[in-house]
Amino acid sequence: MRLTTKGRFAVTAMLDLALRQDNGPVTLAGVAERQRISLSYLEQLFGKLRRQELVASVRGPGGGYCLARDARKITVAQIITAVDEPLDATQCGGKENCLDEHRCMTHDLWSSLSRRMYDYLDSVNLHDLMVQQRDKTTHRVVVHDHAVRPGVSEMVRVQL
Amino acid sequence: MRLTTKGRFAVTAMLDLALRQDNGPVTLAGVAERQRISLSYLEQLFGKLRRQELVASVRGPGGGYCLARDARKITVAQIITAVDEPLDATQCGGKENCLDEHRCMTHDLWSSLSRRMYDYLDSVNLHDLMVQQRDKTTHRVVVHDHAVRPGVSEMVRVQL
DNA sequence: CAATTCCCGATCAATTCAGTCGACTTTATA
DNA sequence: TATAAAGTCGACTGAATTGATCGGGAATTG
Repeated sequence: MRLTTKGRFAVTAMLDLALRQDNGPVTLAGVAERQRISLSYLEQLFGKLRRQELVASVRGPGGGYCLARDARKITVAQIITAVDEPLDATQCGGKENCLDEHRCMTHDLWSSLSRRMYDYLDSVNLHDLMVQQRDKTTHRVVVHDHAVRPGVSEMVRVQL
Repeated sequence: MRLTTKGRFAVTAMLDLALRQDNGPVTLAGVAERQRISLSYLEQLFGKLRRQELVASVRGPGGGYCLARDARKITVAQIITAVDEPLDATQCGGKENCLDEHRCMTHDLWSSLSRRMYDYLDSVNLHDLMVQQRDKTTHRVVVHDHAVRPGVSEMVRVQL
């Protein structure tokens, strides 16, 4: 699983969808406009989300996408893994990172980190995000979420 | 901060160095051979590690690199942030991800995830890895570290 | 002086990301 | 039935990043 803008887009789009599906299917065109995401790109992402059975599609006029199941049953980890192809190539265990036939010296470190990340992402579901979002827009409260280091925005990419 | 093979290479190389620096400076050529990492690539990484004052260099014959301070005072997070340039471009808060002037709907989610990752990586220092590695090579014990999902190796990339 | 080692910049192929485009299928409804 | 709305699919693109390579230095030891 990867987490990039791709994964963020997917989660954001799914949340938009979750917040609006009471009025029937939600069109990608709408999501694209509200969330400022390219429509064509969204189509690609939702193709994957549909194949992973996280959303269901309705064709034709009045159509769009709905969640395939209850928002409580869709975790962020599922969304992210759905939109990203697994990458076996860069796996720790190949000749490049791991030494000989043994796991490389830092294998356990990455495994442990990956597990923590996955567990966290899997502990948050769409319903949680919906509640959080509704509270925010209702009360206009800025949630203080102790940033890692103020002003520093960086990327993390990790081997699972 | 990013974490890719780049970061893993850096941590692996630093660990190799930490385990061998008792005999004086460790050459990059040695690290490259033992860890199967391209020498030129290592040079690039150690240039950054030196500029971040995580290692110190000694030129000339018999030269090489040493840790710039005690292994207990060097965390994995420091190593990883050292070798990766900060990326302000893809920051959540720009026009692309965040809506209008408000933080995007999933901002808190990514912040929280990033914080957890950083905290974990910052809680592990080089000395921890040295002890772990020595135990492993001594007892030849395979540490069971509950992989996320068996056989699945994937990438995670995350906004900090 | 010669060998060793770090230092630095330029360049490169492969991959991925994010987006675009064009053509197609399904379906509601006028 | 004709039209338009909407999803479906595949190919393609430019930019960025990764990991690597190469050549030429500079410092230091003996």
